[in-house]
Amino acid sequence: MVSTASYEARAFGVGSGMPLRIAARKVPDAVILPVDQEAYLAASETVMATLRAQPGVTVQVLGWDEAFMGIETENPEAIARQVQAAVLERTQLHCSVGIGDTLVRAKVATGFAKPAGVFRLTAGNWSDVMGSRPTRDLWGVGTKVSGRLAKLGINTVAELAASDPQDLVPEFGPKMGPWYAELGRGDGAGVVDDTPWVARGHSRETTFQRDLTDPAQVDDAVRELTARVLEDVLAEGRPVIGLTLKIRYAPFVTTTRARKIPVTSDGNEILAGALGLAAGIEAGRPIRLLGLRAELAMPDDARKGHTPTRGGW
DNA sequence: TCTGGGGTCCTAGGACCC
DNA sequence: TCTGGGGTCCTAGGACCC
Repeated sequence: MVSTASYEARAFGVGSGMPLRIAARKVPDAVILPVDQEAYLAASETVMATLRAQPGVTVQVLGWDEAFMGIETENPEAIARQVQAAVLERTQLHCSVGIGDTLVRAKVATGFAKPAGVFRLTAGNWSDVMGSRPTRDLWGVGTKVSGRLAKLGINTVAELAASDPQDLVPEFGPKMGPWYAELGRGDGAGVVDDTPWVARGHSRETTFQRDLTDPAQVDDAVRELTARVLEDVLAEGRPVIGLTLKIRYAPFVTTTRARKIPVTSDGNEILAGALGLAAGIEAGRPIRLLGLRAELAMPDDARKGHTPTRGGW
């Protein structure tokens, strides 16, 4: 699949998540490169180091190519241009900068800054810029939630912003309901948190080119996944407290099944646990995907559940 | 066209306890 | 024998993000 595409390719309708075959049909002379994680990670580290080197900033990394920078200034655009120049000089990479008075506004602003630009979104222009847009354009609202909001008569960001947070509780629960209303207003945390990231777990998964039917194949696959997960876990050096085997049966749309068991960090016990979970697989049903996740013990002081930013780093 | 891989957090419901 | 009410913990599944 296409992980990402250049702006030139996007002009032809190519984008993330598209099967390669389709992309190649749309742009027959496109240059298609394999994923090179090591190169991206190295570039990412240089970029993040460049951000951290800026005077007076707090940096919160969101992914390989994205970070919040916290700073108080009278002229954020000047800082933005300065950062872009510094990143370009050190890495030959262009970046876009969204400026905001909350994390959500800054994040959403980045979309308007692309490519390689700067855009400011604050309480002052939020409703002008975002109000008439579909809720799907918000960071944290996907197709499912925008559909459920539509059922409640909420289609635009302005309508979401005007909604009573309590009215959303029956549909989305005590936490997510009020949070969506806040999201509609662009409100929320305004402070960048540079607390070092603590991983909650590590996982590996494989989609098989040919569905697995033979128990011996499943056994092999589980052993291989376990070894790969263990690599990350050992590098982490923290205790494993749970193990989940994800099973996706062949017609792709059928449900994913997961089973969790408590386990200790001993490699043999983890393998035994994974194999035990695999023993629960329905006999004879072709398997399309297997995934194994090890949940790690959290240090007592680790924060949990206070940020709307899922998929942290 | 129909699907990659690695993550996080929330919710509902059941089990169990007092 | 059946029932109140409150709390915690755990699991399975859902949704979203990069």
